[in-house]
Amino acid sequence: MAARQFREQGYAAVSLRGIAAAAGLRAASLYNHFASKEDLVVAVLDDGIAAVLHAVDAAVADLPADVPFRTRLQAAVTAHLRSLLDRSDYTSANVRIFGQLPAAVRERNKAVRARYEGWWDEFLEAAQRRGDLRAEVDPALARLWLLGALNASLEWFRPERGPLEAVAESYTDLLCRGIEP
Amino acid sequence: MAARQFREQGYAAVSLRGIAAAAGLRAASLYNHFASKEDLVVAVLDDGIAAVLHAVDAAVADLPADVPFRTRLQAAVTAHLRSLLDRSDYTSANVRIFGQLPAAVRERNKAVRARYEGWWDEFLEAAQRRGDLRAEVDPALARLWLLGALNASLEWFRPERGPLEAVAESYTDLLCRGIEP
DNA sequence: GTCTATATGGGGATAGAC
DNA sequence: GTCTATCCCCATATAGAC
Repeated sequence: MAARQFREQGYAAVSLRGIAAAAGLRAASLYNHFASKEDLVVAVLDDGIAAVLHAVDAAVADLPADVPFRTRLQAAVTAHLRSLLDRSDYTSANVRIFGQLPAAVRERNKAVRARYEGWWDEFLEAAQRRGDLRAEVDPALARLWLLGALNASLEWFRPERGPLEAVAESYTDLLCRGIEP
Repeated sequence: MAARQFREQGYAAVSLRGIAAAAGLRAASLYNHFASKEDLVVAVLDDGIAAVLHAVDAAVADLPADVPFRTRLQAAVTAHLRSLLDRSDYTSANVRIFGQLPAAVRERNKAVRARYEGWWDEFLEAAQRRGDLRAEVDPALARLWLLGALNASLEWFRPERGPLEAVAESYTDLLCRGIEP
């Protein structure tokens, strides 16, 4: 519930009183669970990355070993979007508020984020070794390109306009083939 | 100066005292220029979009009429990144804080944002009519894909690591050709 | 158009009863 | 482990002198 408030209002605008109220508590009671507002938000941030990492890794691991790269990529993209747009308030809160946090807080989420970025780097580097990724493409830059575009969907996606799976498919196509004929 | 504070700290965390101090004023004096904090931030948001729209439009308009699509696209991408990463605190503030603003404030920036999105939609639709964009690609989705990826660079780009023009070139290549061989 | 002073409200955090 | 009560600070905004 705290995650949802952070996502919708931003870090500074959320009060411990409001978080406590949503949990049926008083603000002072939160201090039995977290030493400070910073500790609380770090827990939310870390959970958000853990959720998306687990979802993406599981989605790809569940595929047969011999499926084409494109299928594996689309599974990963779909899982990322599902975590961000549908499943996890923690993941969406992370994407929304990270850029606005005090440097000390961002620093504490860095190691967990790096693990997720590392998952994508390994995925793309392995693809490049197998020849599924063009040799001229820098995998780390492709990862920034890809995750940037995916995370931005948080700002415009509306489930009423169509299922996220359709976005995942179109985005995978754009990512693989580009816009040119 | 207010724009820089909004970008770095977020909307709620910025105080009128801080903005006034950076301008060599007292907080009360700001009310001779803006009726409220909301009015002030709306002015910053609108200026940010105006800056990037002007920069991108000028960059493309300055090219000879017969240059290839790819050249025009790279000029637009470069101009967008320059406004976001180098030139305009207003543009970067807009990208950073928009998602966290009260709905009433976002609403007031909507018309100006729509003009910029409209510029890209027309650019991409014209390209599709000329056959420079694949027929199966939805121009509006391509615009979301593209601007999402570009704006995300605000979170990772560091000028010490290399010029933004290099990012613009690589990103244009990824956008046009994708990652697959 | 700037200032000082202040009204009014809310924030994070702590003390100590139960 | 929750509560009430409170400390202390800072926020937006206004009043009125200069």
